[in-house]
Amino acid sequence: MSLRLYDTATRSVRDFVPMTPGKVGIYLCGLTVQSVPHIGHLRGGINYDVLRRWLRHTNYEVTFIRNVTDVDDKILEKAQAQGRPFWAIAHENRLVLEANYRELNVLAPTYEPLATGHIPEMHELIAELIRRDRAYVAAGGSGDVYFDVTSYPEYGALSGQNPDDMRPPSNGGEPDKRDYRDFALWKGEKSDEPDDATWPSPWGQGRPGWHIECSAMARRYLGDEFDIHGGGLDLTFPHHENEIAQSHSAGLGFARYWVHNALLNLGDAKMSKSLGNVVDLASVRAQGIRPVELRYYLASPHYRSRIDYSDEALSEAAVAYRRIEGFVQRAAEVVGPGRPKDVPPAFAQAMNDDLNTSAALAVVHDCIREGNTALAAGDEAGIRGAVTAVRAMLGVLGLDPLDEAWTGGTPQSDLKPVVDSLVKLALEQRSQARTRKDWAAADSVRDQLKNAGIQVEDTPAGPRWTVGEQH
RNA sequence: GGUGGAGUGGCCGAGAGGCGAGGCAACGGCCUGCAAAGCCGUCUACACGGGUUCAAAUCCCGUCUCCACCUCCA
Repeated sequence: MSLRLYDTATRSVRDFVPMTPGKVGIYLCGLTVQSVPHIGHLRGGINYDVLRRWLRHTNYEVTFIRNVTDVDDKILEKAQAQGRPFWAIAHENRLVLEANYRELNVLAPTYEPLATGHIPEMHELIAELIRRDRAYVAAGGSGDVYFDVTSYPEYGALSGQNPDDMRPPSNGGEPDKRDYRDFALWKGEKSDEPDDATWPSPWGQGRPGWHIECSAMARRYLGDEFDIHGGGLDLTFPHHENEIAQSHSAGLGFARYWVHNALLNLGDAKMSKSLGNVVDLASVRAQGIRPVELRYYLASPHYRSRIDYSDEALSEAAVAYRRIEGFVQRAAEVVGPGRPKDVPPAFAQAMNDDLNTSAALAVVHDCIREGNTALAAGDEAGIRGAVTAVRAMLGVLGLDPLDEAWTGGTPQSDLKPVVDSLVKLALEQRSQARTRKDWAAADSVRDQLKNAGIQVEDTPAGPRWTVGEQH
């Protein structure tokens, strides 16, 4: 069985068939970098990272394009409010976004285009739409260029809406539009917006409308037609609907599959910058949750299921992850890290079924139970088999505890040999005390180590220690 | 008003006509000097009301509650 994906455009799970055998092109709507990302944004990034890793595991060559929209109304508003250049604000937020992704072991995209770097590509597309009479320059002299929605009979197909049922804007809409459903491809320069946020164009000085940058950049890097377009559920309409309208109207095949991830709610509403109900990576860390644990929390539910965020659920996920991590570490201490390669068929089946990560994790847990049994029995072949399979599965999910994304470069790793020899000294005392059944002395050693943040546990292979994790 | 989706055991969370996903918590047992970790077992749930069926959490009808989108949103 090969991959099946839910396609929003057809509202059904479809067999995934790439345009070119063995290759996949994915365009993911990244963020508008108007502020620091919250964990809802990061969830989306992780969902598509899992898709990408699974495709890679199943031997696809993946071209993964994730854009950044670095000019829009909100960014310009902030620039005005803070008296700073819009590009400084956009860049600052983009750096935080990328640092967050790196901390969460989200693979870097094949390329990450910026909207402001693709103005000529947008102009080309807009000109084509005007030439085909699918777009018009506003009559009022504003310099705005709009897409003519009435020229595209399929409008609403992606989101399943009838344009006639759409609610007209309460403020009457833009006066320059022929129809309130028309959307801007290019926005003429406005006196109350920063001068450095405009570019020359055949229709006058101005800046891009939202939507056009994705059509232009997807075409630039993936071609006129490509495999998968992804993004958050809330982008379905109008953003993706408009992308389809403008790309198809320009004669492009555009995306063949539309994948949308569900949102993350906090309280009774989706986490959102405009509502202010936001949890970000920094505040998660402040709760004592490590990035890998957050990734587990965000990756375990199905990508099309809404997550109702709670601190309790998050810390519970962290505990579950520590069980996984504990097994991998204990097993690796006995038989070495193994060479992860193949995943169990049940795992592959779950992943192929529209990326059912919950069912896939059940396979991981089953495998860990077997591995723990092997560990207790000292069955090295069994341990090796289990740890290899578990690491292969976790690798697909970006959650392998031994991945250097989680282990590499921490100061702790330099100190570890030093601490190790000190702890060994103490454990030697304890084991002598145990030999002469002086339990008080033995427990005193263990308690003192515990106070220093070191957990000691006895295993069939002798005592092992770990630096006490949170909680 | 239109459109899409959701309600699962103490909690999280898959499944989608029959064969008890999985995790966390709790309880009992095994192991252990004690612990920790682990293993085994117990807790048999599907918003509500009807219906179809030999069989419904799953299909149909109705009701309630919630979320998202139709305005910037991952």
